[in-house]
Amino acid sequence: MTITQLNYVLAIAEHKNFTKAAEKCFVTQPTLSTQIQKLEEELDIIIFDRGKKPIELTDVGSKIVLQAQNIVNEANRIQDIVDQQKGFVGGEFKLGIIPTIMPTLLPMFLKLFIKRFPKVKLKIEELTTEEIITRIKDGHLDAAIAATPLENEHIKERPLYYEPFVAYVPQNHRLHEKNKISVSDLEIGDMLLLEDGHCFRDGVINLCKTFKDHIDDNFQLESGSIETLIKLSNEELGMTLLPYLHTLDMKEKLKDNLHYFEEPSPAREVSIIYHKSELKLQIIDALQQVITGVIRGAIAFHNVNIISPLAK
Amino acid sequence: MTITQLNYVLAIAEHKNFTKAAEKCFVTQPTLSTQIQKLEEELDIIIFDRGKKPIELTDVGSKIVLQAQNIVNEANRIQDIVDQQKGFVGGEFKLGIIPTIMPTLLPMFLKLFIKRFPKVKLKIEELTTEEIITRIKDGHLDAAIAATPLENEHIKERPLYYEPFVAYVPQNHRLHEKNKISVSDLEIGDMLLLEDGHCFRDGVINLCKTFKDHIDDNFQLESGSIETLIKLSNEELGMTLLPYLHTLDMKEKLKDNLHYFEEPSPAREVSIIYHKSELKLQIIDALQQVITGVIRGAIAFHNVNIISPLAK
DNA sequence: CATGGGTATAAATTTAAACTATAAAAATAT
DNA sequence: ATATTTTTATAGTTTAAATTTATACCCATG
Repeated sequence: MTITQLNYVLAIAEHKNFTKAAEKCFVTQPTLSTQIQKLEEELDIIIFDRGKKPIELTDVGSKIVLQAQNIVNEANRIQDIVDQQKGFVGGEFKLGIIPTIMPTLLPMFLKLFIKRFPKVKLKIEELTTEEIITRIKDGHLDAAIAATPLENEHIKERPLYYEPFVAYVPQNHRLHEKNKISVSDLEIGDMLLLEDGHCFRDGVINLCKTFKDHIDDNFQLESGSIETLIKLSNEELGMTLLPYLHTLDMKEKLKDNLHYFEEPSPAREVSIIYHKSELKLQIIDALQQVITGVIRGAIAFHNVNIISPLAK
Repeated sequence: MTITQLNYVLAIAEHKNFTKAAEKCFVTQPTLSTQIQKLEEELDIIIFDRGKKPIELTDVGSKIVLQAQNIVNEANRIQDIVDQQKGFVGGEFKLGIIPTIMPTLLPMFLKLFIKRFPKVKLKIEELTTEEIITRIKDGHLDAAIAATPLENEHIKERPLYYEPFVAYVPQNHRLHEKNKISVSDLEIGDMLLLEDGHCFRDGVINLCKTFKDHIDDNFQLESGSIETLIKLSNEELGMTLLPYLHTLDMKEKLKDNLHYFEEPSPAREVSIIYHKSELKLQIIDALQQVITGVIRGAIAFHNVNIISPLAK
């Protein structure tokens, strides 16, 4: 049994196809066929059921795959140890970011990060929280930036900052004239909320429903984009809550509709999250360091009330 | 990097000597030399400082060794998974047993175990608790039977039985005429205790001192053997406590000196302990099953008060 | 029953691991 | 100091393993 063979097993388990897996491994398909056969023979078990299309894992096969992932993860940490020893922060790093954080946060830190850690090849992808969780678990993402806590046993979290929510209250809304508003002013009935599932924690108010529910299914919003939210709000479909960083570069005219909360302001916890195996921790450290650095200047709020994303 | 290379690293780290490590790995010494060189070159670090005699690990080397152990452990679990799948319980299994449990427990279960699981090649060694902990941690023992709880983060415990202590009170001792005695009758001053570090838990009585302290260093006892303890007790050096199983095959004459405790009787927890990585769990299951089976007939006590070994 | 989308096998090639023999270096003994 | 022993490194060879190319085979589907 070799680490290479285990990598082949993982690739085939993932793609359910020897040919595609072979490509991903940069070898030819017969190599996989023979190596898997050798491993199966050595262990005297069958890992893949080639009878089914697409290929399926046998019962033992599934257990082997899980364990193979552990072994490969542990093996990859050898390189981490070496990198750490050399003070080397580099290599490919796949980072996921949720849509409502991406456009505001990325421009703030990306340039500085590249300058400070030029050897890291960042591959950034916009993904939903759910996709992020899947991909961190299966090792396709090295880390991600998302609203937390997720309370997922496979995933570790390190808070980066607390981003207050700012109420966006359009003309003619019952709260428009009020200067500072408080959480108790909110009413579920006239709130437009982001699709990506935030809810107030600890049952202060349970706003876990998406705004879809409030408009009788006349239409559906897929994007969960803040821009759309503002526009819908302007159409007098209700008020909404905007993450603070999104309010910084709004048009002056729209800014008139912003109402800050009385402190403690509701806020979301934004964290860098990563697999509990802690691979590439140096790069995670580097990202955390750069992001907390740039954010310190941008978010001055202190007294906030954290809102947690919907766990699932 | 191959699993084989990592095994070589571990062997050299253990023996601090290429030649000896090569023997243990069943290869020649040049194989180790070249493979280690290859690995060091691949990682571009030095693992072993060959300058020192005996060979020493470099700083990174030590970290690599720790991680190599993890990888190798995880890799070994593949075979466990396969064995479990096949319902196969076999292979070499190294079991440690502490001296005060060995002579009474081993004869009770060994024959039955060999009959029930003939494919397991048991290698049993009598070791102190301290040696056991070291060897479970470094993987030289698969499991051990010892008094628990140990509260060691690397080691898991599964209680097998609770073995009551029986007071052995020689002629002329102040308690000799008393029929049933209670814990409160005990006095630290006239107690002979086993060397292997038992102490009453939760400060009911703190008997953590060995009997050495009570006889003014006129002599030292190395063996910690029960036989010796009884003989010393007969020499009127004090009473002592014997594990229940040891009292079963005593000479009738000596049995007259036994005094059972009022319930709840003090007792020691005897567990099968193993590394938290849970390698060879099927065999551990098998041992547990056989031992609890034979013990059920032998120990009828229920109401006991557990005494815990000295946590170093 | 031909075609496409796969996996398996055969044979040759390349690469890597292991061995034998021996050199080189360091420690120990004479 | 010099020989002897112990230990690691290197060279050259052999053996074994991984990979490749080419092709056979399988089976679902048009």
